[in-house]
Amino acid sequence: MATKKSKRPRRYWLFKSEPDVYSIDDLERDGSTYWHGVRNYQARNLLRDEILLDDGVLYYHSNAKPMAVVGLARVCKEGYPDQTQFEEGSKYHDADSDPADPRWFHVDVAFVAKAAAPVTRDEMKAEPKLADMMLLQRGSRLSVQPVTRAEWRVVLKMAGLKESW
DNA sequence: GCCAACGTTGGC
DNA sequence: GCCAACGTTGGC
Repeated sequence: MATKKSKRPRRYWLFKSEPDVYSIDDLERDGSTYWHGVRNYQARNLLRDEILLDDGVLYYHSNAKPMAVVGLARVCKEGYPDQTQFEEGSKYHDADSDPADPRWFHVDVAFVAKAAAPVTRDEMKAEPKLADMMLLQRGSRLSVQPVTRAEWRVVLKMAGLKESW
């Protein structure tokens, strides 16, 4: 990727992951990872264009018990092509994607912290300040989604965490 | 396990 | 370009 947009205030995001596939513990063990396998255009656009270095990431366990924000990560590399789209036999392979004009992008994220206590979906639903959070809207399926600064602060507080980078 | 919501595909 | 059929997501 060439240079991105000019500097702008840090933005905040929520990344969903099924813990059976890749949990916060996996990220802690690995230190960082490339967030591959996203095959949704809206999420792709965010990963390619909007999610920039040092942005904050709420790490959410979906399809899990409990469903919860379980930690924090930060973006440590900006959007670049997801190589798994070109890997024959990969479940993420996309035969229609042109290597000269890749269809799917991802960022790298680095582990920051685990929540002292996971912030469960139920707790978030019970918090009026989070009423507008995209995660909690009916039918919201986007796996990479924006979080407002206010929501970010509320969730961090609920998690017993301070912003630490 | 069910199914509503949503995205994608493909026939017309 | 419409929209029915289908596949996936992900909460419940």
